[in-house]
Amino acid sequence: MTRMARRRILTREGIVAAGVAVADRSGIEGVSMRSVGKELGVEGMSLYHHVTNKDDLLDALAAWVFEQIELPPADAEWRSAMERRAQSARLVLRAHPWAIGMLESRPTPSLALLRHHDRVLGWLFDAGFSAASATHAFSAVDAFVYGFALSESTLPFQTEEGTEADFADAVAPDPAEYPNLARSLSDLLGAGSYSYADEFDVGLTFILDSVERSLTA
Amino acid sequence: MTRMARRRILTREGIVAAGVAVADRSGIEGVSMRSVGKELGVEGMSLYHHVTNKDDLLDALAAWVFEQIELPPADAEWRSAMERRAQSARLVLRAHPWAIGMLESRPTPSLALLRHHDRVLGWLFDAGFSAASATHAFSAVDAFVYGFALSESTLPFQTEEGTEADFADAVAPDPAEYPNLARSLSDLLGAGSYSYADEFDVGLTFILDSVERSLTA
DNA sequence: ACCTGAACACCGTTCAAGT
DNA sequence: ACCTGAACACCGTTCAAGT
Repeated sequence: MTRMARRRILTREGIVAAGVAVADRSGIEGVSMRSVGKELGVEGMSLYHHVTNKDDLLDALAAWVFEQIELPPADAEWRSAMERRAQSARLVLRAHPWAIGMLESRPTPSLALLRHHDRVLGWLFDAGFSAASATHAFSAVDAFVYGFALSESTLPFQTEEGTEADFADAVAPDPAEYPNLARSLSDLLGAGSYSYADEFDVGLTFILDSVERSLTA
Repeated sequence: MTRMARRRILTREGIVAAGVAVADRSGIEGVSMRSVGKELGVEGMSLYHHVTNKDDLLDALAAWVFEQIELPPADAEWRSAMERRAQSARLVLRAHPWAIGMLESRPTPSLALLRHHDRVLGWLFDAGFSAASATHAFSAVDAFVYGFALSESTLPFQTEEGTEADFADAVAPDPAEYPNLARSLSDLLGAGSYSYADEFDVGLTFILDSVERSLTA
C-alpha cells in the first residue's frame, strides 16, 4: 500500500530478524510464512527465494537464539565459565521462550553449536577432567538449564515480578487435601521473600558442587 | 463406510486415548480435531460435544501422560522415592516425547499434579527438610528430569540402541577445528561402552548427593 | 532474479441442519 | 442428545505468471 513497503532488500538475515520479532510477540505458533512476510511488507511466498521452507526458517531461528548465549573465553576458569554460560543461556531462553526445545533439536547442528560445545569441553579438559567426567558435567548442567527454562516458561506466575504471593492466593490448595503443599506455600510466602528465580542458582550450585567434588576426589 | 464405524460411544476417555495414539504415531503436530476424529471413525466436529476445544484436548493429553508416572507410597524413604519417580518420569517422557513441555504448562493444574506434588513434599518433610530446602530439591530434580528428557528427545541418535558409534562416524568433527569435541568423541567411543542414557543416573546422583549433604550439614 | 496470485490440501471453529 | 456438512478464516507449499 504505502510506498515504504517497496524494498529491494529481502535477505536471509532480515527474514530471521522478522521471524524472531514475530515469535517474541506471538509465540512460535504465530510464526507462519505469511506472518513473517507481512512483518517485512511482502507476501509469504516471497520468502521461499531465501529460505528453503518453513523448517529451514525454524532452524535459522534456533541458531540465532543459540548465538545470543554468552560464551566466556577459552582460557576461563571452568566453574565460573560454566556458571556464566548457564546464567546467560537462562536469560536468553527467558527472553525467547519459544526457542526452548528447538536449541539442540535440529538434525544438522549449526557451526555455532559445534564451536560452543568445543569451548565448553576445552575449559573442562584444561582443568583435568577426563572425557567421561567432562561429559557428565556438561550433560547435567545443560539438562538442568534447559529444564529450568522450560519450567520457568510454563509457570503460572511470572518470575522476577513478585507475583508469587498473588499466585498462592489464587491457587490456595485445600490444607485438608494437600497438607504439604499448603504448608510449603505458607512457609515460603509467609517468610516474605520467596522468588522462584532463586532456585536456578541453588540447583546449579548443587550440580557444580558435586562435579567439583568428583574432580578433586 | 463400514457398519463398524457406527458407535454410540464417544467418551472423553476414548477421545484422549485416540489422541495419545495419534500423538505417539505422528507427533503432537499430527494431533488435529479431524485426525483424532478419524482415529475413532467419526468426524472431527463430533469431538466438540465431549471436549471444549483443542486446547482442552491437549490439557487432557498432558494430564494422561502425567498420570503414567509412577509415584512411590507416601511413607517411602525420600531419596529412593525421588529416584524412582525421576526414573519413571524419564521413561514415560521417552515413550511420549510429544508431552515434554506440556506437563506443567497448563494454567489449571490437574488434580493428579497437585496430589503428586503434595506427596513429593511429604517425603521431604518427613525426612526433616524445611519448606525452602524441600523446594530446592524438588525444583532441581524436576528441572533436570525435564531437561534431560528434552535433550534425549532431540538427540540425533537414539539412546538404548548402541548407535552412538554410528553417530560419531556420521558427524566426525574436524579435529583441527574442534579439537576438544574430536578428543571427547574418540575417548568415549574408543572405550567402547559409552551410552548417553547413563548420563541420567550420573546427573541425578550429582543433584541428590548435594541435596543429601545439605540436609545433614 | 525476484516477487506475486491463484490454487491445492490442509487447519480450528461455528452453526444450521439432520437423526 | 449427539453427529454432520458446509462455511469461514486460516495454514504450507507449488507453480505459472508477471516485472
